[in-house]
Amino acid sequence: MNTYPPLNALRIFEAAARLESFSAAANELFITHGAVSKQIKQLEEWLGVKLFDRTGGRVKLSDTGWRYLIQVQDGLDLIANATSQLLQPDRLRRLTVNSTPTFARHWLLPRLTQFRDAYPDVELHLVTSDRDISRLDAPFDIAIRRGPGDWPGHIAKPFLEEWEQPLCSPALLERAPVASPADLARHTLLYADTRPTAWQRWLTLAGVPDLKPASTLHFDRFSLALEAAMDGLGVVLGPMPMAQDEIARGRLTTPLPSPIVPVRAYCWVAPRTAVDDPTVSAFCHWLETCAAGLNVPPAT
Amino acid sequence: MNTYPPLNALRIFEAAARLESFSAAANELFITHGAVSKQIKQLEEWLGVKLFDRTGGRVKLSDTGWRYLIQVQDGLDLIANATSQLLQPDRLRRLTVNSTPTFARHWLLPRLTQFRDAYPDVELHLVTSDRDISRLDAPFDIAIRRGPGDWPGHIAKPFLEEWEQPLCSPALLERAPVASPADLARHTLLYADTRPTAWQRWLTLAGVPDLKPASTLHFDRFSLALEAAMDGLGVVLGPMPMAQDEIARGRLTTPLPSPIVPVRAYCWVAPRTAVDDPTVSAFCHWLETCAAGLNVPPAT
DNA sequence: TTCATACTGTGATTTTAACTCACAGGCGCT
DNA sequence: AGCGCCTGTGAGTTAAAATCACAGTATGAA
Repeated sequence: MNTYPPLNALRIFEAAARLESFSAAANELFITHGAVSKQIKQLEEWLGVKLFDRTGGRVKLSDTGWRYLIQVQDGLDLIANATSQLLQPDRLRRLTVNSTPTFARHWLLPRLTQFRDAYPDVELHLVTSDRDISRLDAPFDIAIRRGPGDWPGHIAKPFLEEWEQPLCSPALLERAPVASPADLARHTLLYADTRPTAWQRWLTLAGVPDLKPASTLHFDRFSLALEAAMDGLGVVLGPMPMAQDEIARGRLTTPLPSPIVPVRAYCWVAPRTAVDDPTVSAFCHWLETCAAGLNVPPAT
Repeated sequence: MNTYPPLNALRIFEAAARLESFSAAANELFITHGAVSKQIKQLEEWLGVKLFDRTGGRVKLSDTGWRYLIQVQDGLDLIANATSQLLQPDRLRRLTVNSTPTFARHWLLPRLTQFRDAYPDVELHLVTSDRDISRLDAPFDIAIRRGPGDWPGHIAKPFLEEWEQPLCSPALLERAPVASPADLARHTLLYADTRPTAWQRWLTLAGVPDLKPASTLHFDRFSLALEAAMDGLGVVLGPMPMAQDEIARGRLTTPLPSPIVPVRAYCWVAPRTAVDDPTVSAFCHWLETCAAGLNVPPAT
């Protein structure tokens, strides 16, 4: 048997905390701000903690409030999703996900069994494309792109941080060890047209902006550059944690632990009209949950 | 923004559904049975479905009600746990888990980073032992054993199905291929004292009850038998999905896809007095979630 | 500095939801 | 048939939720 807080107050807390505004929450919930204020106060007294820091008639989520929000939000989402599915039992649960090829190949595919297992009734269609979202021919329920981006009419949220690090096959490293950035001069650097400035940025941060590699190879798609690295063709500036699985499999290794170059986070992007779809929000929630279980970037 | 059902009614529904009794729920919640009856009716009308089948003054959870319960129960548990942790912030979150060695080595350890990441404040102590729970010297918060078992004073729940399949190293298979169960006669079979009848059972089901292996090797601990298989010493009857990770790493392979012999499921076992501890229930919930993400046994 | 705007806080009051109580009906068992 | 146990329900009571109107505070622009 569980102990629940006042559930109505909790519902209102979630909205106020998410929006960090009592009046915005009141608007969303179609009640007065006074009601919001009272419910938050009631919850705080019931719990015995301050959920918000208050300054001059403004509220800001406290540390305690933030931690509590993160947890109860998941619980409330489960309840909302279960309820939505019950209210719309006949809705065809087909999902079209449009992802960049690299992300699809190296992060999404190896994890899709998890989603399928959790939602066996969802018919998933995975489409890959590097095109800008506004120029996609076919409709999609969710797109996965690196952000930030200009996506009018859409809701977007980052869910996976990405950073770049040199990657190569262990066999290549054995033939020509890399102990410092300057050693890359002996190697072939693998470039992708989709990330034209990646190497220059990394070399600059590594302190060797004028480094001349032994040779370069260029690919139109980044996923090809990554495959080339695994085949021992050279050193690629790899996206982490995307390539983490290949490292675990021993197909890639990281010769230089630093510098770690943060790049754009992956975002899910959904049309505004679709965000209330329980299947869409289930997939987005799954993306976030999956990504949250990954290792954080090593400290720089 | 989410749509929530009447949350108070939902709270009462969970209790009534779990207990499949309105009066028992009323007793648990310290309200009258009439209040329970009205709240359930309100919720059913709000949702537009029958959550219970009613016969002669008795209730039985309907299919719809059961499916709804499963989902909202998780949501409510998350809320209750988040609230409990907030109400007991100073509780030392130390957890002692007593696991069988094989399970700890091959399933739990590779996954513990997930638990640590999700609950960085929990100080986990992992103890391994094959002893019966009643004969353990040291106390534990959670024990992991194969069930079913006789564990008075404890709450137990299966969370991971186990099945057995022959496993050996790829190199061994190359030297002496195994195309049918009878080919095992050319191999060393690896036995563990802790599973004395495993091989006989499998061979019987495979249709070769009288098969005589080239030789046998016996180990007092099963984990040693598994290591021996990885070292190419022979064929072990391996626990799946426990050995899945080693297969993925290429250290083991499955020469014969069938028969699949289901054996006892792994259960978490907790003292009755500990089941309300949020850390204990968090760990049990994590075990179940982790196990649910694994592949199901192949069809026989 | 003043003023306007936007925000949260709160007491008194109103509205709504939750609950009680007492009676009713149904089923299973003796 | 009688009894015990269960759920159902209308009328009434109690508690919670919400409104309303006023109050206080911070910020930005003139």
